[in-house]
Amino acid sequence: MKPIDFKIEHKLPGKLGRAGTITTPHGEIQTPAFVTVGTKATVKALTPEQVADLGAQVVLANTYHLYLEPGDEIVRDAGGFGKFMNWHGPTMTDSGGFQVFSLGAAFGTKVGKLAKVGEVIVGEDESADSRLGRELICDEAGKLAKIDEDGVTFKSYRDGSVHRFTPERSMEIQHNLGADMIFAFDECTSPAAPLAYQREAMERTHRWAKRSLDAHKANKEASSKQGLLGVVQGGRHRELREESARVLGAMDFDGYGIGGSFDKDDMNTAVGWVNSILPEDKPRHLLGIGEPEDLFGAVENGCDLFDCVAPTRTGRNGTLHTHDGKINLLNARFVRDFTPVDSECDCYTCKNYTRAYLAHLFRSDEMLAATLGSIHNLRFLVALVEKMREAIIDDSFDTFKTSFIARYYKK
RNA sequence: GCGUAAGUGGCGGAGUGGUCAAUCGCAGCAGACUGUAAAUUUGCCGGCUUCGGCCUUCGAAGGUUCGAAUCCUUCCUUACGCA
Repeated sequence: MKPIDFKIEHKLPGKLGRAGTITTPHGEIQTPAFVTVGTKATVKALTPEQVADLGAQVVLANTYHLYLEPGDEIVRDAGGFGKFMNWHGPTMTDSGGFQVFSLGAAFGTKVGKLAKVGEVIVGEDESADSRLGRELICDEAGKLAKIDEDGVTFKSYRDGSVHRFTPERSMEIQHNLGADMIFAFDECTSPAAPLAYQREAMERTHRWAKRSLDAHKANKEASSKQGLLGVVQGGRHRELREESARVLGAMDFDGYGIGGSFDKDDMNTAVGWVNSILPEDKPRHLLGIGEPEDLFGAVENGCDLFDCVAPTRTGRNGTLHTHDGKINLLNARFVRDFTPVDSECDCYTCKNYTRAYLAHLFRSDEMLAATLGSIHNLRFLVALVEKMREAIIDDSFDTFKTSFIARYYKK
């Protein structure tokens, strides 16, 4: 019996998109679905009840963060991170692969995982080989991660202590964390890295994927109740993306993650390349994407799950989604605006509070601002993806997409 | 009335002869945020600007000096102390 079952219920005619159901040991996920990020076994500013009430079906936590605090063995002894945090639905953990990027190549820079077309590409002038063995402490940029063939050495962002992740270690930790779906340990590359480095990193990620899979299967108990998703890489390059999908698609994963960096304007295309190759009968999770237009493109191109820190992060910082685009509640124009954030939104925040009240909470740094902002943004995206699912089922996806995009992004 | 201390940009508060349109914090204005080093962070924040600068400022008025927010004089105001 596989830990994860996926059934497709309806397909988007002539496209890769589909609506389906993932069955996990902790319940079903109607897909496509937006996954809520709860990095440290908490969706920041929200109780699990609030998360459930806004319609979220899954919570994704992070291996690296929970390993550092409180420690994965404590989480294991607590009964897994879902039980630990009092979330009873399906759960996922990321592998720590993103931290290879955020604490490594992207450390101290403004480089994100998405690059705009035409953006100047700054070279990674060194291959990983030449970096092998270099003292971590000597990194001139003060980065907190160092990659070698076997794994990654991290410095804790909390206290600077040194820690080491390998694919096997990531599996061991994720087994302790106990999520229903876990990810293979991968390297998320910078969009600024050149082709040669993207290839090198991708091939290493494939080797790590195999090692992750072997380590997972070797633990019979864990692999009977936790599904493992392999992570496709390849950066912005078609030949790499397709190769990665072929190589990983041939391995016996329970599902797939699509990770790494993209051209902002070509992401949907790139996702299409990958999903045309990946096995159709397994769920696909697009890692770290949460802009409305990106979600439409990804759903249309065959992705089933998405997670993103943006709704909770920007929600805490005052930027909220509306059907007419994002608004920043810290702007002076909302100080006396006694209307809801979005009159068409059915979330707790919109049903009970005004923009002026939220503006007041944000300006005065009240904790409730983060809570109400997060509830709204999460509900907005969860509901948006729910509507995409409904639109796939009743064959109105294109109409829905066109009207939503036209209104949201009109200037 | 006498004595002492102090008066700096919206507020608090540095500066105590040139490198000062004046550190810094707050408030204000705008921006960013896409597998969370994030309840974070960036820029602006006297006026004008062709962004090179230019102009007007540090309670008020005089003065010393090549040069003053910084020194001197008087005045005004505030706080504390003594009457």
